[in-house]
Amino acid sequence: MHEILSKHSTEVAPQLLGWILERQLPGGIIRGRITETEAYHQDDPASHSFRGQTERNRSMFGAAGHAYVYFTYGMHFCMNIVTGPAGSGEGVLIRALEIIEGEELTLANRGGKLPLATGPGRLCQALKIDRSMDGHDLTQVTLKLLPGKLQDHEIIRNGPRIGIQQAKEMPYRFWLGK
DNA sequence: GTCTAGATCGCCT
DNA sequence: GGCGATCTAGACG
Repeated sequence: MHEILSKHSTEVAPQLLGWILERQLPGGIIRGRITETEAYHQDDPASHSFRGQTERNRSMFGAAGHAYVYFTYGMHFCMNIVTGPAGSGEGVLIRALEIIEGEELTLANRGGKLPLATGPGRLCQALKIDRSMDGHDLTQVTLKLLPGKLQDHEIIRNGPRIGIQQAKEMPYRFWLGK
């Protein structure tokens, strides 16, 4: 486990920008660079963990460095990286990846549609991530999180989160800008 | 380019 | 029974 992940989600979310998600599938490997994240925590009305632990959000309360994958809108999956001390109910939603390896496979997973992996639902379709990956340990080869760096010209921007109805004003979304 | 509605279902009130 | 940490196609101009 990467030490940084045991810190609070609002601190981890910006630091995950530039890190790599590596997905191993029967058809090959996909690697993507994280370019957009959002932080959620238990005292946050917009967070699934706000009302405490349930069967659905159980992995958010597990150890940091694991995945929390949920199903929403009847058709989409979204992936978080669990952060903070175990039991804290925190996570960082991965909203966008820049695919740096395995573009063809990614495009096939997406049914030939662009964009490849911007937006949390598209990202999960692109990497074939569904509820079977909920609770997955992100040091395991099938889906692995690797440290990365920002390019010289890149800076971290932040602003309000997307698509939520509660705590709209909190600036917990982070993305790479120039 | 912007806007709107429809898809589709598990979870929570 | 209502609605969501979404995406897409189609309408408009």
